[in-house]
Amino acid sequence: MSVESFSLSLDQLDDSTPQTDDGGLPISPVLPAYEQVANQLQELIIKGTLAVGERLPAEGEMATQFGVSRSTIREALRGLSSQRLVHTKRGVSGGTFVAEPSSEHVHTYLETTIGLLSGADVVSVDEILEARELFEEPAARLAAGRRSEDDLSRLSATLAPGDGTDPPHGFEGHKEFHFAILKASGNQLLDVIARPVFSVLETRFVRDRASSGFWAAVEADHQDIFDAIAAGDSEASARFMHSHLERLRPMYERFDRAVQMPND
Amino acid sequence: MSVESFSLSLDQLDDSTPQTDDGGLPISPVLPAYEQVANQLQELIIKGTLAVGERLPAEGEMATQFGVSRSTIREALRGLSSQRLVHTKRGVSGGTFVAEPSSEHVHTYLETTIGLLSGADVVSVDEILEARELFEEPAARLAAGRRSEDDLSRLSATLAPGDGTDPPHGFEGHKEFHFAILKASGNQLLDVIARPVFSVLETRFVRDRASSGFWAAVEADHQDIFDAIAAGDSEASARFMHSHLERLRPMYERFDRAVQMPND
DNA sequence: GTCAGGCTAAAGGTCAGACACTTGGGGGTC
DNA sequence: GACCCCCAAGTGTCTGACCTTTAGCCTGAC
Repeated sequence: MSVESFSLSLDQLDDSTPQTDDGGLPISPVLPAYEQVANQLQELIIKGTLAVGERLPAEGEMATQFGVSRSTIREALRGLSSQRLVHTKRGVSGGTFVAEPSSEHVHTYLETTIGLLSGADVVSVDEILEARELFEEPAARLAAGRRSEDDLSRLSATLAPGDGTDPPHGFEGHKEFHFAILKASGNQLLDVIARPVFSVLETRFVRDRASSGFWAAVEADHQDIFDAIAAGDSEASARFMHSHLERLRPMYERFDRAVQMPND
Repeated sequence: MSVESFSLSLDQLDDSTPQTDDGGLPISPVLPAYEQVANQLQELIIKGTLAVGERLPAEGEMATQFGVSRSTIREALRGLSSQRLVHTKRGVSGGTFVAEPSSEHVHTYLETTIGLLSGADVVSVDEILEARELFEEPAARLAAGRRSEDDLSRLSATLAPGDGTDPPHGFEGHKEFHFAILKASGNQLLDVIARPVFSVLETRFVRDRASSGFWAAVEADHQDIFDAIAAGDSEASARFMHSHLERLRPMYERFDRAVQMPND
């Protein structure tokens, strides 16, 4: 339990990543102190030496133990906390605690990262679309076999409310419907990974909201998928999802090169 | 280009999450300054206002512009740099630069995060295994249709070298073989996402290396998959990959609860 | 003319110390 | 027993100084 028992220090030149730049140059043989501290703490957390929820020593204490100043410790902690490995609390009961892993953070991280990757043309919209199909079709298939009553009611809540055209609901509902299917797949990892992929498409690559006829077709697709899932028909679910995604494809596609114009 | 034109300041109480349901948990109505600074910079980077490779003002300048101390700026930058949004360089030509997105960092982040999620029982080994199958089967299918000559030679390099049993190569080659297929799928996003899933299984959940007969069967599987990919037979590739993964499954499974009871 | 070596300045890295703010608990008052 | 005030522990922030790294420039020797 007590953290005093760890060997916290950084006398030696810890070069854990002798990164070779594309040319092959060994880079930065000496790491800044805050990075060494962060690396050591990260290792303790990942290896489980520091248990989830456990409180680290106060910043001042750690500074003494590591033999660095408090500012250095704080910079290290900022890095860890932005990776959601720790979180801090102020006040007398405050301190730095090992954070409990949560899929929420993965969403936001993946969303921004995939967004950046696509913005930098490291991945294309086509690849994102393809990945999405790769994820959501199996999700629909799994959902048909596993959906609980809760899943079903959550799904039906995202369907068209019955009246005519409804652009606002059509869009929000669209998003919620797909999220609900991912959740109903029963595989949290799939959910965690597929959601950001979908989000990136929605927030960065939606071309146009199309006609009301388009949304009506989308609603019909959703209904078909829902019915198949409710009926427990895995193959039909996957098939309907496939054709649904094919219908959506033109809504996102060809957006790669359209970013040139500065008319935001 | 010039960064002086941005509005960098934080006079008001930026409460991005003013959640105060009288019954619920009121959440930190005021964010620390370093977090507000980090949020503002992050937004500038994500929105592309700060272009990739661009240099931010020196820490001292930003301190002036934001109206905070240099320490606060530095803490904000440490957070951004641990998210690989920026990187810093020392010396006269140094400074803080907007980092170019790279899939390498996503690997390491996802690997540690998925590892933590599984360690905390947020996701089970079964879910990871299932996700892996969901990713690698389509990867094999895609690879059959898209593989380049380079892909093929990379793949064949990971196959059994021809001699008898070879546990060391069998293991390393196994890993490389699967990575090579992901790459050959031609979908970088799939590659980026599936690799860490595989890595987590290998590094955290490998039960035993089994018999040499097991590895011989693995090598035979690999050969089958390779042949199907080389022949461009998508369905056969996926099918062989499927049965291969089924064979591997017991190598990882049932590791969840094996840590629990030391009873005898 | 070329090259080695040292000087310089810009910018990040580190430190020490101080004070402010937050927050839970303890103790006193009514 | 309820309320209020004060205290202590810990994070948050600031100041100002100095160290270290690094590229460019300058100088001088060969």
